[in-house]
Formats: sequence, structure tokens, C-alpha cells
Amino acid sequence: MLDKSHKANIRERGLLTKTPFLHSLTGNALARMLDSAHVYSMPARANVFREGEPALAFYCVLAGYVRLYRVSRDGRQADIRICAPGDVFAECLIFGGEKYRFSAQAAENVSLARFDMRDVRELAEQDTQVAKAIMTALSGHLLSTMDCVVNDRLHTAPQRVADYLINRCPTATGTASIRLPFQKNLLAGMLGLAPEALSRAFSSLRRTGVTVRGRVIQIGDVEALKQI
Amino acid sequence: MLDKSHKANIRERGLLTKTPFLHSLTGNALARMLDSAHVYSMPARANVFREGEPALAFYCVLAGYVRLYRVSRDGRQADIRICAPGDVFAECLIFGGEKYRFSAQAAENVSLARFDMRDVRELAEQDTQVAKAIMTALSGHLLSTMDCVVNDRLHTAPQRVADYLINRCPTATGTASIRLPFQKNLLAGMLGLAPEALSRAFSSLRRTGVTVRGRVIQIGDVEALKQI
DNA sequence: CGCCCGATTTGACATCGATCAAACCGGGCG
DNA sequence: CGCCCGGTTTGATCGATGTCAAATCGGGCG
Repeated sequence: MLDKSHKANIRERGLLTKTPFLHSLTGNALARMLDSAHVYSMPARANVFREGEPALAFYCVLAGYVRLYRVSRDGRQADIRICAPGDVFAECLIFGGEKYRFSAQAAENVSLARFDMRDVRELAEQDTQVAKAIMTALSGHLLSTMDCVVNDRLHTAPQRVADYLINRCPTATGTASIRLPFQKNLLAGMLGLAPEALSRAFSSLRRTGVTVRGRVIQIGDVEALKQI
Repeated sequence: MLDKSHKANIRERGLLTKTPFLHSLTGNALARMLDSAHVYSMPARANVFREGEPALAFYCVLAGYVRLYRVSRDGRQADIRICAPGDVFAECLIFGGEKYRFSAQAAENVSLARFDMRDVRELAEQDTQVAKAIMTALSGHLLSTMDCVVNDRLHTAPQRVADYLINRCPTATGTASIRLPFQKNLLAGMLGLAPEALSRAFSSLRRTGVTVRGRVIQIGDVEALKQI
């Protein structure tokens, strides 16, 4: 985190306030959270923090995508979560431990709001609005991580890809067109696949009416996808 | 949940108080939580709740083991977590949604403390001690579920088994003897393996000095296990 | 507008773990 | 003490996905 930061300005405060995390806060609780936010910009591939470092802060993504991952002894990496604009990450360490349990890397140029762990911990211990916001964020993350486990254990690669497409499909039936918000690389990691496996999954979905051109995915029949 | 319940008695209150979840509570917060606890007994294989049902309560295990799992469209099941005595489960729905997102089944005869979702939600919104206990529980569960994802994606079956053994090993070096707290069946599901795969993993660990006789596991060299 | 580099796809292969079937074991009950 | 059934192990096979290498694509920059 060797980068200049500044206190959140009006625009950034607006972004933060619209975030699911801070959305429900009002008055003093909101003001104190916004006041404590420091905004950083980081270039693609930069590490926000690394596993094992003291967990001094957690973050909210303002722009870009952040990858949470862990590295195994033999150097392979596994993604745990891809954080989109509006997502909070590492908030599980406010009351969950002294050190980061995974690394966080900017998947592209990103803008982040940084919250001091200690400050927010204290705030949460005296303000139930803040505590509630944290509980809601934690619950959501826990549920989606459980989904991730189940998906890994129950579904094949094409099924997981179909699932992803369906979830970000604007319509529930008929045809649709989706533009991936990031590189296929990232998507592969997010689904627990090697890039090659993602590619093969896409091509196996061709028979179900899925067409891929760069980042643009054409879905011929959403219903059919759900049957995969 | 077709079973008689009763308010927690002295012994059960003692058990609950020693639980990581309620451990840090004192005074009024503790009293109100204990007062709201209802204790149920359930026979092996009974469902505590099923995915999709309205999430009216969450639970703390007093005795026995509870299996959290989800069922896929084609009927296969994937375990999400095995809850041991002292564990809380479904607390992620206090602020996380209206319906259960997975099913819970008694893996053997169990005794459970039931907490009303609405009551605790209200309590958490006014009492920061309770909120803190919930945040701590959620954080712990989130971190261990992340561990689970990483394990699934990074480690082979023998590695996951070795990991499990190491984590519940009393000593960090030398030899050790472990008694599994439940059937291998459950362990397999917990590690995301078919029972046959668990069995094979154990037998592949024989060359590393691991001996299996029923539920008793002999570890010849803990250090060696860590190298797997 | 074309080049160029990194991202993606394709191919060939090895490995892991699921599945089905059958043999085996062990603990609880009569 | 032995039977019996459910749980566990073993064997055989198959499908899915990781890995490595090579070909191809595509988007951004000059």
C-alpha cells in the first residue's frame, strides 16, 4: 500500500453511501464512517495486503475489481472471492483475528476506501447501526461463500458457468446478451477453474445456444441454460 | 421439529455459557440470551430444518453433531459444515434473509438450544454485547468457510485428510493417537469426499505412518504428515 | 490501419476422484 | 458368544479437470 491517500471527497462519499454496506446508515453513524474513510488508488496487479500481515484495515471497492486469494505451499493460487465495486472485504477481521488470512490484489486499476480496523471496531461496539451493517455484510459473505462450496462440490464446470450467466442475466427467459465485467482469467479463478477449463466450458455451452465473442456472451435461450 | 422442548435448565445454561458464542456475554445480555433458549432433543437423521423453510430460529449444539448440507436438483447432497457441540448454526440468517438456505440434519442423537430469530435480532439491535457475539461467530464461520473453499481447490484428498488430522492433533510433533468424534461417513462429507475416497486417502497415508483401526487413528510422525 | 503482446483457445495427456459393485469388518443385540 | 446389518474397504472403470505446449485471437497503441 505504497500510495497516496486522501479523505473521501463528496463524490466518493456519495459512492460509499450508496453501497450495500453503508446504505442503511444514517446520521451520526454514517457521518463517522464516511469521515474515517480514506481513498486509495492502486494499479493493476498491486497487492492491497498479503496473507499474514497485521490486519490494520478493511476496504470497500469504489471502482475496479479486487481478487482475494490464498497461495499454497507449492505456489499455486486459489481465488476466494472477486470483489466488485460496492463490495466490502476483510471486514471479517474486525472481530475475527489479528492477521490477514488471505491476500488481496487489484485485478485492474482500482479505487478503494480504507477503514481503520480499530476505529470501526470501537464504533461497532458503541453504535448498533454500525454493528448491524457489519453483521449484514458478514452474513451475506458467509452465505455466498457457502454457495461457493456447494457449487464446487455439486456442479461441473459448464454448470457453474451457466449458473454465473443466469445470475447476471437481466431477463429470466428468452435471449440475452451479457458483457463480462472483467477478463475471463478472473472469471475462471472465481469459479474455481483453470482458464483452459473455463474456455472448454464455454465451448461446451455452444450446443445450448451460448455464443462467445471476446467479453460479450450471447445467450440464445435462458431457459435452456437453467437445465444444464 | 416435532419434539418437546423445555427452557434451558441449570446444566444447559452452564453449557451454553461456556460456548464460544455466549462466552463473552455478561449480566443482562447473557441472562436474556439464556432465558430465550429452548432445548430440544432430536434423534439421529432427523432434520432440524430444511432449505427453503422460513428461518424462524437458529441453534447452538449442546451435544452430538449436526450436518449442514444442500441438495442439488438431481438429489445429490453436499455438506457445508459439520457442527460440533458448542457450535452455533444458521446465525447467518439473523440479518441475512427470510428463508433457510440449507438443510440441517442431526448426524446422531443431538441436543440443541433454539433461539428465536426475531428475538435475538431485536436484542442485537439494542445490545452491543450481543451484536459483538454475533459478529464474532459470523466472522469465524466466514473464515472457516473460506478455508474450506481454498482446501477444496488447492488440496488433494490425502492432503485434506492429513490437514484434518494435524488440526486435531494434541501434539505438534512425534506420534499421536486420535479418536474420530463421528463416523467416517460424516468426515468424508465434511472434507468434500465420497466415503470411498476418504477410505483410499487413509490407505494412501499408510506410507506416511498413519494407521486406522475403526475410529482410532494412529499417527506415526506428525511432522511427516505436514509434508504431504 | 496494422502490428504486437498478452489473453484465450485448442490439443494431448495425466491424474484425481466419483460411481457402481462386491467383499469385508465390527459393534450392538439377542 | 455369535449373528447380522450398516458402515467401510477394495476393485474396476469412467468422466472431469488440471497441466503443458502450441496455435490463435483480439484489443490497444503507435
